[in-house]
Amino acid sequence: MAWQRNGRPRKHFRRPRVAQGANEDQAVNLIEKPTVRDVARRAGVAVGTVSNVLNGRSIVSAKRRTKVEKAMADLGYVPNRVAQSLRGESHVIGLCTPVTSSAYFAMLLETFERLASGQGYEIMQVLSHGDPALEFRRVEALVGRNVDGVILIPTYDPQSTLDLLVQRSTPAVIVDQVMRDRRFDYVAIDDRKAMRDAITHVIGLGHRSLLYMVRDKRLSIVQRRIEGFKQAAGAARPAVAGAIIQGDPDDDLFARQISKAFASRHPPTALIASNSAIALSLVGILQAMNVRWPDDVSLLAFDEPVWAAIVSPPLAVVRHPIQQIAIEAWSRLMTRLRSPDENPKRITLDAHLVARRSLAPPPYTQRDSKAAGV
Amino acid sequence: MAWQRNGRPRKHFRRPRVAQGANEDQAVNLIEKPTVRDVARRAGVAVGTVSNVLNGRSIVSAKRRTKVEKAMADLGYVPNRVAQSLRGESHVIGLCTPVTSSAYFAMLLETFERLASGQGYEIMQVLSHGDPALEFRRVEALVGRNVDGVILIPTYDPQSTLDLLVQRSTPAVIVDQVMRDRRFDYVAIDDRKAMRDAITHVIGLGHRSLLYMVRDKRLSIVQRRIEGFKQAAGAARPAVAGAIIQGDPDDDLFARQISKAFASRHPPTALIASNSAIALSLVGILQAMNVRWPDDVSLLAFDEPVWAAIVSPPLAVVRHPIQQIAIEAWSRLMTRLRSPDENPKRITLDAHLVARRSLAPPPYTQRDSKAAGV
DNA sequence: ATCAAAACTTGAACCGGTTCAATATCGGTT
DNA sequence: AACCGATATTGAACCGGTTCAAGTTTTGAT
Repeated sequence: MAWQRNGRPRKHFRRPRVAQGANEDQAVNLIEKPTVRDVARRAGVAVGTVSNVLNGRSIVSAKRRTKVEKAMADLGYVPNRVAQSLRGESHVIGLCTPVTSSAYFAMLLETFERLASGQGYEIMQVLSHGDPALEFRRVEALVGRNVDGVILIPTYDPQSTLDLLVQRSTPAVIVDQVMRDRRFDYVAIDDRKAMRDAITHVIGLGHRSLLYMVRDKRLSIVQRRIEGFKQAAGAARPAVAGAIIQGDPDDDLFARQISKAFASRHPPTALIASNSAIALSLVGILQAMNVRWPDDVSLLAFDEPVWAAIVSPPLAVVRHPIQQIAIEAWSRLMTRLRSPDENPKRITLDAHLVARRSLAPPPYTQRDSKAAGV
Repeated sequence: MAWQRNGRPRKHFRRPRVAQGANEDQAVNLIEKPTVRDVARRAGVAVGTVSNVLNGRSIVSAKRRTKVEKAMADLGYVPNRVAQSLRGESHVIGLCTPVTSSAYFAMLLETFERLASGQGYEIMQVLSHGDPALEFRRVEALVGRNVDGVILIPTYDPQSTLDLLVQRSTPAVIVDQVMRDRRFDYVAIDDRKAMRDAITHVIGLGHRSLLYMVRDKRLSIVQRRIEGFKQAAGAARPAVAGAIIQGDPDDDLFARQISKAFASRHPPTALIASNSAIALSLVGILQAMNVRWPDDVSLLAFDEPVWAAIVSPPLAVVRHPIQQIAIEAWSRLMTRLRSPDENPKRITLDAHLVARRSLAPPPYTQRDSKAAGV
């Protein structure tokens, strides 16, 4: 029973934890998953001392510290973070997003991972696919794994998820969507303003019939953009006609809705896509319909697609400061972990219009100007 | 001491685990993080019974099962998966990729997460940024968290990472890159064949001077593509000139290398980009240089960018079956978790050329054909 | 009614790192 | 040599879900 631990009486014995292919002489060097007790035995110290070395507590004498470090190196010891987090913090942050295939969320994750990696954290990402019930279950899985905190990009109805987070007192930062719920920190774009500014710009170019395309009207981010849309449209003289269509960009229905809009009495002269996926679908549909931009219609997309600058003509976008959003959200969460009772904050960042050639005065204006010789 | 647990003598007492805002009467219903022992006490059964209910073991009588389930519901009990994994499996799978901002890796993650979510697993993703040393540290973090298995998209030199995985006997599946190391399962495209077929097609169009653009020659995936490139070029008559340039697509140097290639004695008539990021950069550079495709030069990209079909003219690509790769990798890993001693397998999938307008006969051929009246 | 087999229940020990009260060691004084 | 405070070390209890040997109840056949 050479492999049994220090004197402790044990009831259930594990099989010898020796890596495959090791002969008995090497056994001590090839324990498959050495523990603090293995290290302690090898260094001839107590487990508490090993733990103190692990955590860099200066209370340990240099001599013992060296012995312990040598033992760790000899055994190839890697601390078991699962055991560590059973007591204290897990140093895992949960991230819940609708999807990752969108460059926007992928970039968020990448920034979070970089920040986490530098600070001894790991990211556990789950996907809600935009479904509140799935969001609840996935966030439940996160809190069940003792994550120290959660970064949530919510669905259109995150109420039960938020209640769960509060009930389990898991610190959370809400990104993108801003809810009424005062119990959380928020990091988001001022979407109302971003949309208002963008639409004001579009109207300023002479457009009087706009079409805004969204995937899901129920999202608070979309609602705030619609508010901004209406504010800008309502302030314009002469009146501006604004329509909103909702649909899945991967669906044929979307193309039919667009054709229908063009066939209407007041066809839109400017199309605004609410995200990259919609913009991609839209550009494909317009190409198939042989509609050119900006000649026939102006285009603008939120959530800058990577290809915006290389389609021809290039696509004007409202650019979100993704990295900054991620950094703010992370630092908010870290602050909250340190001081859980501080009042929640709402951090608002600005998105900026990047004008490109897809945005131009509408066709009739061009005709008018030509006719007037201007 | 109403909040103290069943008889067990305890040395250190925790503060009462009652959610904020609860008064004493509600306390029993608002334990912040109820444990099996809380559930057991409330249901009037032993902890072992609660555990059996949790794990759906049919050994528990219907009466007790009901009582326990009621107690769980009343208390809002969520099992602590950290504690569960201290004993047995963690039901966490580690995923190590170079980045996520690439649509390819984002799509992999998305597919893995969907599979994981349906089978009671969570994904913990870490990024290597293509650096072997960072890869080692991040995978070390994963095994330190007791992940049941690892899916690794390796850097150019994953040797120490692979050794770590073997030493800690953590099952792993290697995706994309295929190494000599026989200790692991592999899921990858047959890149040599994919490249050979693609280049054969390009040569068949009449191209005799090709330029292949890669980010990192040291990657095994790139080396196998280069082999395929050379095989196809070597088999052609008359001889085909093939050049390879390596560079960071976000770097100016890349544009200069391309100009230089065009200024050379045998300028390339077909450009092959090894991934989406390079393709994006390339298209931007060509637009800036006012080089048109396929008129001036043919284009082909590996790793289909989302925008391939909407640039004009559309970009020909070699399409990878991303979902299938992910599904195969996942099922391989699940199989290995069940039977760790089974012989490792190598699964090879096929990529397919999607010919689009960016791929056409080279300019001089067109002139030749015209001159010959063909 | 009797009893053995089958079905169910119990709870202490366990996983591995951390904590902290108790104990041991050391340097410096008198 | 005796004593004291400071510093270092120890190890049992702990986190919470799981396990299984031992104990209890039920079932069913006699």
